[in-house]
Amino acid sequence: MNTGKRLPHRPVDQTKQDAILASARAEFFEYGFASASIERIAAAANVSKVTIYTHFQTKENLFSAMVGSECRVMRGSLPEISDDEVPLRVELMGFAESMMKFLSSPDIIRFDRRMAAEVERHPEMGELFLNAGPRLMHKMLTEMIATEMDRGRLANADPREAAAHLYGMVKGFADVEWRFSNPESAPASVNTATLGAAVDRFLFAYRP
Amino acid sequence: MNTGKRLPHRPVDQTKQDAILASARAEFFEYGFASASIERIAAAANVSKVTIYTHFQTKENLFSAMVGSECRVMRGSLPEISDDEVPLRVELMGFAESMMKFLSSPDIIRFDRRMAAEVERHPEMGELFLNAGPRLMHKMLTEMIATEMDRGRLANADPREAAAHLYGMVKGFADVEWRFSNPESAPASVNTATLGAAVDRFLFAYRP
DNA sequence: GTTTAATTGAACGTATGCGTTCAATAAGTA
DNA sequence: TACTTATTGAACGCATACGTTCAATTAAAC
Repeated sequence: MNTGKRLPHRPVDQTKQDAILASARAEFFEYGFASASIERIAAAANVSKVTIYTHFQTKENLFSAMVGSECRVMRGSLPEISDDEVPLRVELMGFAESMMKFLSSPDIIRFDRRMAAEVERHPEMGELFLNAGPRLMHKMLTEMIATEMDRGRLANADPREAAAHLYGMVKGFADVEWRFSNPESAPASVNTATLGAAVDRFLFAYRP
Repeated sequence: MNTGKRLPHRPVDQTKQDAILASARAEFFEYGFASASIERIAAAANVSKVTIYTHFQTKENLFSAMVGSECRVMRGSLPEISDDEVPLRVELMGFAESMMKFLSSPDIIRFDRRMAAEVERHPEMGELFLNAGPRLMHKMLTEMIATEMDRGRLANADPREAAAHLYGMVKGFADVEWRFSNPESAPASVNTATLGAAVDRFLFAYRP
């Protein structure tokens, strides 16, 4: 498509678009939706306020464009699950470690904090986030566990439930601490021994 | 104390104080700290703005007074752990059920959402909340599990870790769904069968 | 060079809301 | 009754910021 005639025009400056979204991200994360200032965003992006409005029309639009873009990034950086032929414990430890690393990254913690607050006023954003993050992770983990159950390396059970159990045991109270602890102090790093304990207990509980 | 001379004066109207805190709660939960309006709070509490300022001086003070009061309420309504002489499964199911009921209550969900967002600007509030809620629950659960380990009804292990495992397995992904789902739709009720599965799996993993 | 659309800077009207001041009134104690 | 403090209503100065309008400028396509 798009082979039709193209009238002469000045094309959109894509770098400006990106700068706007980046500034919007910083501003919304820093102040939340209601107190974020379009004028500050424009200034930070070295862009005129009018430019923002011609592209996004409203503050809401800008916000959801930013969230959409962030969700896309998040989808791309979810922890991978290696389906190599490795010992099950190694496989699970790999997942547990990258999951905790992912969940404890300052970016994700901030995003989580903000989205939780904005959901009250923008419920559809919550759905976006759920689908791009937690639900996707749950699905991936479920598939991996179902495979292992089929392979006979885990006891037969509801794989979705088992995924939730593994996820919960690995997280423990860590996510709560991350969310409510002083953002200045780096999130408490995850102890490998603790992860190992959770994974081992899971393997024991679900051994064939 | 306080037996000293009391000069003649008009006493503070305590009902007004309570009304202010209640309105502040509603306003801060609805709009978040930055966008909450002292003038709306005053109007909702049928109180003059000046009265609020004479008592709390600043918006920050009012906010932390409100959070403190909420935390006190939360402490009082944490799920109890019955240390009756009941079968272990019954004991754990009782705790799991009341915990999930507590965590899925709209008030707690809203409080959680708001606090997470405000922590960025008010880190000390996060500590308050952690101590009044999650950490207290972790401690109670740890004590209960330590007792059961001593009694020989659970395998010997790190009770704090075991508490985190139970907590995590019971929660699964439920808390994430609660936090990011549409606040209008009631939080998905917890399935007893799901709770039972988590408790049974825990009992199996930690059987003596 | 002409055309078309992107981008800009500045200003506007409107609204919200903080924190303060002041004079007036209400409600208790002595 | 006299005294002291709580509470009120109204107004003020100041700041922020949304979303809009307009004339002017820029950068590509033709």
